[in-house]
Amino acid sequence: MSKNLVIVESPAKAKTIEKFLGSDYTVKSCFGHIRDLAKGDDAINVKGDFSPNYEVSEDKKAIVAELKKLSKEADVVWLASDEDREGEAISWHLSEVLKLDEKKTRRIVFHEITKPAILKAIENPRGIDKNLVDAQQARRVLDRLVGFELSPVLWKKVKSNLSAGRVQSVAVRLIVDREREINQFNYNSAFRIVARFAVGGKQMEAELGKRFETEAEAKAFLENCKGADFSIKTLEVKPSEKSPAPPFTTSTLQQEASRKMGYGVSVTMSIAQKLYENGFITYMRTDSVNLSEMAIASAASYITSNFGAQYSRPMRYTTKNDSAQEAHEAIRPTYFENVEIDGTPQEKKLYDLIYKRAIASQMAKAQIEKTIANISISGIPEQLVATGEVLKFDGFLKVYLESTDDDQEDDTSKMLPPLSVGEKLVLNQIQATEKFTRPAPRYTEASLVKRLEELGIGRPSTYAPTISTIQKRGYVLKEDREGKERNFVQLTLEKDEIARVDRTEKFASEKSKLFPSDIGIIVTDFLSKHFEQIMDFGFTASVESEFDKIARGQLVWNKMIEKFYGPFHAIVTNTSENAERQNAERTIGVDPETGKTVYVKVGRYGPFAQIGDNSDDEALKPRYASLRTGQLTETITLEEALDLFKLPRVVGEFETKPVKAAIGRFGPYLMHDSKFISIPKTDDVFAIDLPRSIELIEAKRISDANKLLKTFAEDEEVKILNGRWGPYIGKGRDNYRLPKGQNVDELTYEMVSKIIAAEAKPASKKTAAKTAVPAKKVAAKKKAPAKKAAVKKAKK
DNA sequence: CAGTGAGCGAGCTTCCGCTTGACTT
Repeated sequence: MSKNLVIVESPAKAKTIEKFLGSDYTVKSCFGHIRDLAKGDDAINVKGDFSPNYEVSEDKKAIVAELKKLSKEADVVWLASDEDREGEAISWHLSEVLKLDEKKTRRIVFHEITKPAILKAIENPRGIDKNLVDAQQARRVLDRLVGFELSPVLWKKVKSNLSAGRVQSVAVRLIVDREREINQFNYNSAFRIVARFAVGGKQMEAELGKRFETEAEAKAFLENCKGADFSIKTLEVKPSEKSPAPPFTTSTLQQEASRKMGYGVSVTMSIAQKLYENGFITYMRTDSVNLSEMAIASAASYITSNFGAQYSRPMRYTTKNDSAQEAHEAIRPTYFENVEIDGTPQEKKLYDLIYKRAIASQMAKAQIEKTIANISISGIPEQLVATGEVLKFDGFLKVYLESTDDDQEDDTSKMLPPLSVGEKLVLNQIQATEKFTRPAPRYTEASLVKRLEELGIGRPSTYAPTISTIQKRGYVLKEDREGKERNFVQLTLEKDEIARVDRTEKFASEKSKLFPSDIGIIVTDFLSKHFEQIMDFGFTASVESEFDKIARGQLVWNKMIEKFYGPFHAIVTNTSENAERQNAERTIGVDPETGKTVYVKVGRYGPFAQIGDNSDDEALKPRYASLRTGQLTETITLEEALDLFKLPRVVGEFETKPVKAAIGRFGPYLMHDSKFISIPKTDDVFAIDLPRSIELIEAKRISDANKLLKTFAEDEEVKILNGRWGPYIGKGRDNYRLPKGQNVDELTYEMVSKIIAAEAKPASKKTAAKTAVPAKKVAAKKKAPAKKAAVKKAKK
């Protein structure tokens, strides 16, 4: 038995470190926090000193037992959790739960998993920093108090099953605020002037420094240009440079993977997790841009030998973010020699991104030469400007270019043809094009993470889960939107003639953007009205500075909590007793057919429109229709609301059965013979006719027939179906997996029933044994495995 | 993949951060 037990947080880390330390060391992982506040409402003594009641989490009991045993046998126990607030607390909980003897316990920290760093850490042990632990306890207790006192107020005043918290409620608010900003945005337009000249057989573009607000002004300008002379007034050559971006943190990785590959933040994180577990990259949950000296040296030698010494620029980046705790390195490849890795296509792509970003961060700046030509117009004071760019030295651009969120107008400056001052230019045309202003863009998952990070809200380990939570609760939806069309005017001066054209363009189309739901808006408005402090974007920053004081020993943690909780709890009580229920009811107009009032409101089953007032008289009962996803009670128009009542619509009759068109949870569909057929986006559910409907019904029959691979005479319910992941067994509404490599033709009914019987039983037994805690959860999990998945999909 | 929405009441829900699995129609 080895004399030393080292405990780290992550098992992949444990494996690596074990290699660095000899056989005298056993390295084990505790898998993060081993205990947490008790589940219920009495985990914190709010009537007294706020002392917390901790419990070892159910899924950590086994690992705690193992660590207990190993620590008893060891001579020295090394607590090597991360060097940040949470890491310090993990060490403290370990020492408490494992009842470690102080004399044989050492606390060590390192910021990078390299041999020198580990050995140095072992030589410099310290004790547990109780002040830092207390700062974590304050953080933990505050979050529990906020979450578990606010949420019940929402259950009472808005709807059950809702949630609120220091992080998620502000995240939703950002989405709601942005949506309102966009809805209230005033689109202004102005005319942009672009001239095109012929210079030595090539075309050169130049733009006027100002825009004209009205068409009349733009036209007047073009009139003045008729017959004018254009000549180069000045030529300016300016050298400039571009620096590489620092290596990835969790947040910047999520942003780039979103922009370049379109991944959602949780997809990015799970791919990164795989890369980390396989030893290809360093830890992926980090807020640090720091690279180890070893990594910097190895990048330099790789760059020098592969690109040349002029491309190498060893660089130490420092984190600007105040809230960063920097327990880890930046995300980088473990070995710069691994230009490519084995793995799934997604893993390869993400690795490539991480690799290039890290190596580029250690490469020289790009040198660019900018040329600016000012062009004078005879008889007019304004000047046109043509700009060109020449890359003199590519530097880091050889491997990597960071992308940006705002895909503004393409000012793709290119090279200019050779020009000289005084040179007269031949005009091809001048165009005045109406351009519209744009509102701030809607958030993507990743740009929301970026904003949260800027506000110091949330941590690398929680960004992705937070984004999932606000979607799971239905506060926020990730959606695409069709763009709308609008007209714009274009005036062209060519051969001294001005032509005017009306053109159309698409705008405001969105892909995978975050939109608030009605319930998200209602909850945000309710919380903002009653809990201004929690909803303030600076709240986290202000409590963080208190936590820092606790960590420095300048403030006692439960005094801080007491000071917060007193006033906070008073507002909770007052709101719970006196506040009105929050709803979004709105009168939007009068139904022209009946003259009755049209309302929108949010009910038990979500937002709906209503024609007419409530009445006891059966004949006068109002009509109801649910709003479609994407429609908000706040913005829906009378016309859109009235459209909702046009469905379901009887399209006609086919094979003696009616064909109906309607909109369901998954979009527009046809219903025929109690079967659902999706209506593709190219068809209009309000206008689709019978021949087209029959076409869709018959296409669906063919695809259903292809889906069915095999049936059994013994049981009509049991079928072999062809799904997204290959063949599977369907029985009624349940689905079962086939063994890998199973030949479908050889399947017999006996084999299939065996699989069904085998899959159903152990699955439920296993989950039942594992989650012995809340009885209800077990019940929910007992369902057949496939059913769970079906529910999951439906909730999306 | 519904054309629901009155009102009552029991019993449930809920936080943020640190880690991976287990699982996937």
